[in-house]
Formats: sequence, structure tokens, C-alpha cells
Amino acid sequence: MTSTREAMVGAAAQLLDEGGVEAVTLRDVGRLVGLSHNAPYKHFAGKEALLAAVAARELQGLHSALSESPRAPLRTVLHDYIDWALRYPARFKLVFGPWTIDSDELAEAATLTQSSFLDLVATAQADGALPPGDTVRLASLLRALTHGAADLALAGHMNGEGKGNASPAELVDDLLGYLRDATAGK
Amino acid sequence: MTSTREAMVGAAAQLLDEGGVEAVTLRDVGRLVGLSHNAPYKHFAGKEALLAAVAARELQGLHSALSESPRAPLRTVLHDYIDWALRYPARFKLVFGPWTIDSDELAEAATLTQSSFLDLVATAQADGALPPGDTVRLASLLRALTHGAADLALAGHMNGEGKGNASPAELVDDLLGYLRDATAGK
DNA sequence: CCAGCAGGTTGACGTTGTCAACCATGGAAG
DNA sequence: CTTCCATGGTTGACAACGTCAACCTGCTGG
Repeated sequence: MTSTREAMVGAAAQLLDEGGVEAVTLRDVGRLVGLSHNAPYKHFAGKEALLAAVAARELQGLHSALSESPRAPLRTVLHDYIDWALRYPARFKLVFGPWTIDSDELAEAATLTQSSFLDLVATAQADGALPPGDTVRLASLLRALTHGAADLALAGHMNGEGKGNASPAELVDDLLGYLRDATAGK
Repeated sequence: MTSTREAMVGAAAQLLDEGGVEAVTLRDVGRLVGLSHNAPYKHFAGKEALLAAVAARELQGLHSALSESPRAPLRTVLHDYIDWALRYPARFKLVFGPWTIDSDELAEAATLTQSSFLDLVATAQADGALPPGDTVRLASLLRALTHGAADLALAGHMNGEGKGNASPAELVDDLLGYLRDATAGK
């Protein structure tokens, strides 16, 4: 029994996937759920609030995927992240775009995902796949590279002239390789 | 003697800095240069074309900064890149956002900047500051991390709870450190 | 001389976000 | 049982925006 609010979030996500964030219009969301324009205002303060709800749902999904298989190797998780970004570019850009609104829901989902990832990095450190040291900082490094590789790939800045070009997944593997070497060489 | 077109690009950049990409409106650009709405259509095919011109100008600026001091250390260049991104977030997001338009001007500026950066990485490899190997791939790694660190910082995803948090510049230094170790250990 | 184009103007149109006012309905307070 | 009011819905309006069309300059090349 999906509430009207959830239906609206779903409709917004659908519009997002089909035509990017520009295609998400409050009026179309109303139409998609069988209500009239302005119906969304009964559930969201405005357009940004609706988008924030979509972002929160997506973040919760990421967190679920992370916490449901706590034994997945770090490399797999990062590759999955990249696959997700490439498959749903608009969602990716929305989630990691600038939130001009402070949604409690969103903030909570973000910290949850963050802590799940931290656990993952800590285990990898314990397993000797990553160098020891500040876990938060190492996690930030991994996150930044993965995010940046996906973002550049989406922006088309990484498909230059073909020669020697690396896919985002390959870049992640490169970094993991360097980090493993640093661990072993210590 | 700045042409009307250049004035419009400048006005658009100003609006961009003040209020983000949403604040850039063709009508305001017209007003800012003392002309009436619709004047921009005499110089640009539409809004996207205007934004593409702004992005191209910004990319050319990056390329100039890169090529004017060819002896700057890689670390400095990357730090400058991050400073630029944090100081002009809207420009940064515009330049590395998805270009739905193919502007020759933009494409050319992009390849120029790309090649400048490749030269820089190649010299760093020759100096022994970076491990040998596929220069393009290594440059992509550096670019992805720098870009991702800046983007996450802008999105607010990196100022968690303070403890152990790394600034984008520190992450760049971390990666450079790992790469230097990989070079020396070889 | 004049044809035409670059650059500029006004006016209009449809779409969108948002606000205001009104309406139904269902449960809680009296 | 009635009364009240919050919830979720509606319609209508408004201003702003992107964009198109039509019109109006000058200047310039043939």
C-alpha cells in the first residue's frame, strides 16, 4: 500500500531517469499519479523538497545494498557504485549535487551510507588489502576517486581519443593496486 | 573593445557566480548588458549555447593558467584546480557538467586543457615524482581524484563530523604520496 | 542605388513554480 | 449527535522564463 507521497517520489524518479532533472516537473508528477497539478504541494514544500526526497530514497537504497552484503569485497562495492552511476546518471547527479535544502531525511541517509562505507574500509584495512592509518581519510580518498571517475565519465571528459583511455572501473583498480603495494611495502 | 558577445558571456558568468546556474537567465543577461530581452538570441542559439560559451571561456582560462607556467609542480597545479573549484563552484559544475550541446569552441578548449595536463604528468613521470607507465591513464587517475574530491567537498559530503576529515587538497597530497612511494619502491 | 545581413526591438505563446481560495471527508471533542 | 478542524484534494490565477515571429534599423558590398 504505497502512500501518495511514495507514488510521487517514484514518479519523480521515473521522470528523472527518462529526461534528467530538467524533465522533473511538479505538474507532470501530479499527472503521473493521477492527480492534478499542485497536488504535490500537499506532500512537499516545493520542487526542491521533492527532489530531496528522491535523493534520500536513493541514498537509502545505496545504504541497503551496502549493509545487506557486509562481506562483499571493497573492489566489488566500488565497481557496483560506478555501475549504478553510469546506469542512472540523473540520480547520481541529483544525489551528489548541491542540496540547497536541509532535509533531515536526507542528512540521516547520508550519514548511514557514510558509516557503512567506513566499516567496509576498516575491514579491508584489517585484511591487509589497504594500508593502515586514518580510516576516514582513506575512505575519503577512495570515495573521491570513485566519484570523480564516474562523474568525469558521465560528463564525457574521459572518452578522449581512445588511446590509453581508462574506464572508471579501471581507475579504481589502479588506485587499489597502488594502495595494496603501499601496504605490502611497509 | 569588448564585443557585445563577450559582454554577454561575462554577464552570464557574473550571474552564475552570484546565484548558480539557475540564476542565469537570458533576460537578465540582456538587461545586464543594457539591451532588451531576446538580444542574446542574436549572438547565441539559445540558453545552452550561451552556457557552453561560458564554459569554453573558463576552460580556456584553465588552459592558459596551465601553459603559462609550464614548470609549476604538479602538486601546485592540482591544488590550484581545487582552489578554483571551491571559489567558483558554479563555474566548476558548469564546465564539468553534461554538455548537451556540441560546441566546437568547447571541444577545442577541452582538448587543449587535456593535452596541457598530459604534458605536466609526463614531466612529473620523467622527474621521478610519479611511477612510469601509461601517461594517459595516470593522468586520468589524478584528474578523477582531484575532480571527485572537489565535487564531494562542494556537495557537502565531506564535512561529516569533523574527526579525521580530510580536505580535498589533503586527499590530493595523499594520492601523490602513495604514487611517489610506488615510484621509489620499484 | 539598392539589396541584404547583422544586430536590435517589441510582442506574443506555452510551460513552469508557486500562491491563494475553496471544497470534501473523516475522525475527535463537546 | 453535532461541531470543528486538519488532511488531502481541487481550480484559478500570477509572474518569470525560454523561445519564436515580425518588424525595424543601419552599414556595406556589388
